Amino acid sequence: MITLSEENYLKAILSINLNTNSVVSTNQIANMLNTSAASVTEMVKKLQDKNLVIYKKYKGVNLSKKGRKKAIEILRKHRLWETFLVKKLDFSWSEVHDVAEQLEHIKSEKLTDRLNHFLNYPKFDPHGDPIPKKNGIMPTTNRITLNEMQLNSKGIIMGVSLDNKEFLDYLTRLNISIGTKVYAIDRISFDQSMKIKINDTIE
Amino acid sequence: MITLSEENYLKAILSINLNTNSVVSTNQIANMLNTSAASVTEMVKKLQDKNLVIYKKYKGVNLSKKGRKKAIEILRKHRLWETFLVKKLDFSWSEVHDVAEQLEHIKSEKLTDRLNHFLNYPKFDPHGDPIPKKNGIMPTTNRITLNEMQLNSKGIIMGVSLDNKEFLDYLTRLNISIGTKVYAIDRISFDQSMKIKINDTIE
DNA sequence: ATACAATTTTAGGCTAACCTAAAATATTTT
DNA sequence: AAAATATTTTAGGTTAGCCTAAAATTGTAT
Repeated sequence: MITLSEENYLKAILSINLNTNSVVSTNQIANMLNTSAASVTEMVKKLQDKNLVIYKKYKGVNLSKKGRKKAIEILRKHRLWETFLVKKLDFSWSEVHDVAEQLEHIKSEKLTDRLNHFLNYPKFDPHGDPIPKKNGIMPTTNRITLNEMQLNSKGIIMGVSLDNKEFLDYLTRLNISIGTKVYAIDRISFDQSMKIKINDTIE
Repeated sequence: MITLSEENYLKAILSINLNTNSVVSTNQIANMLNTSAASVTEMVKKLQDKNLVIYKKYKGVNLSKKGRKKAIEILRKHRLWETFLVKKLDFSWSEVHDVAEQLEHIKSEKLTDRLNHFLNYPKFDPHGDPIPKKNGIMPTTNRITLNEMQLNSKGIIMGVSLDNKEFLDYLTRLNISIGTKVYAIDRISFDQSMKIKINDTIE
């Protein structure tokens, strides 16, 4: 049996690993979970004993095949539930995170499968993030970040990488959401931020 | 903040209290939760400190107003989720209990309200049990138990009081479900069980 | 009313998951 | 490459929720 706490560690490790593409440090995990590095060391040993991670003292952590499968399963559930909340219960995209954080831990394969069917096998969640398939494979797109856009080129918002209520509310106020068309006007050299036009203001 | 364990205690106390209409003993709680009487004593003290129960040593436990509100809230969520699982995700009535037992602990008033709306404000769950309203009041019907039926009278199954997979599967095999018409033929004196006719076999 | 049985509480212990402070190791700077 | 700094681990402690065994209380039967 895998505990709620263990699931949260696996999720954190996966998330950091996807962002950095490298071995995960105890400090990074501690930061993400708002806990102490000492607690992380302790837990990581326990996960090692359960063959969920590979861990070398002072060197960092990686998910094992089994651990990665488990972590992706949780991510899948999180994103399916977010989709449910937005599509079926009319939550806004900025409200769903905390609730999905709870729902992702419900243990029932049948529930996940039925939910997936009920939602019509969605490929992306309300933030534009890919929903892993049952076999663990993620749908892909050739997305680039706003920063990577060429000046004077057009694009469409496919997702937002920061799942933070304040930021999402800010985007909503700016009328920016999934599907919004953007036109790259300028790159501000001082902080690399972008000046853009959106939607109808694009001719 | 109220923990998962505390929620389960409150639920158990409410459930026993509804069945017996009297003060609840530590042993009864221990039986229902498959734990020891000693653990119950300990927890009940903690609940007392949080003003969720009223407890007299050696005399038993009662829910406080606050505790009862909390317990009914959990029951409400449990029954709403069971309804969701059966009505929207096509679970059978015998499968939903364990999953609903997890879902009932999700903390989000908005979620509960939206779910209730999504399900069209159901009054009864798939087992025929009343779903408490937001204010804690239960819809009522003038239901009687099969045992209370007069011989040679007709009735309709409105609910099943035992939420146990084996028993529900057994009923399903007998073609008995919510809405089934029954006709009381005989009362077996030795164990007070009833002989009945169902549905189309009733002229 | 006393003795026996059943229930409930107390006492003392365990584990999971956290913590802080100190020690060990790794990394960076000079 | 030695010193200074940063990171990670170890050591020792806490709390929630569980346990068993023994003691206290209540209930029952003669």
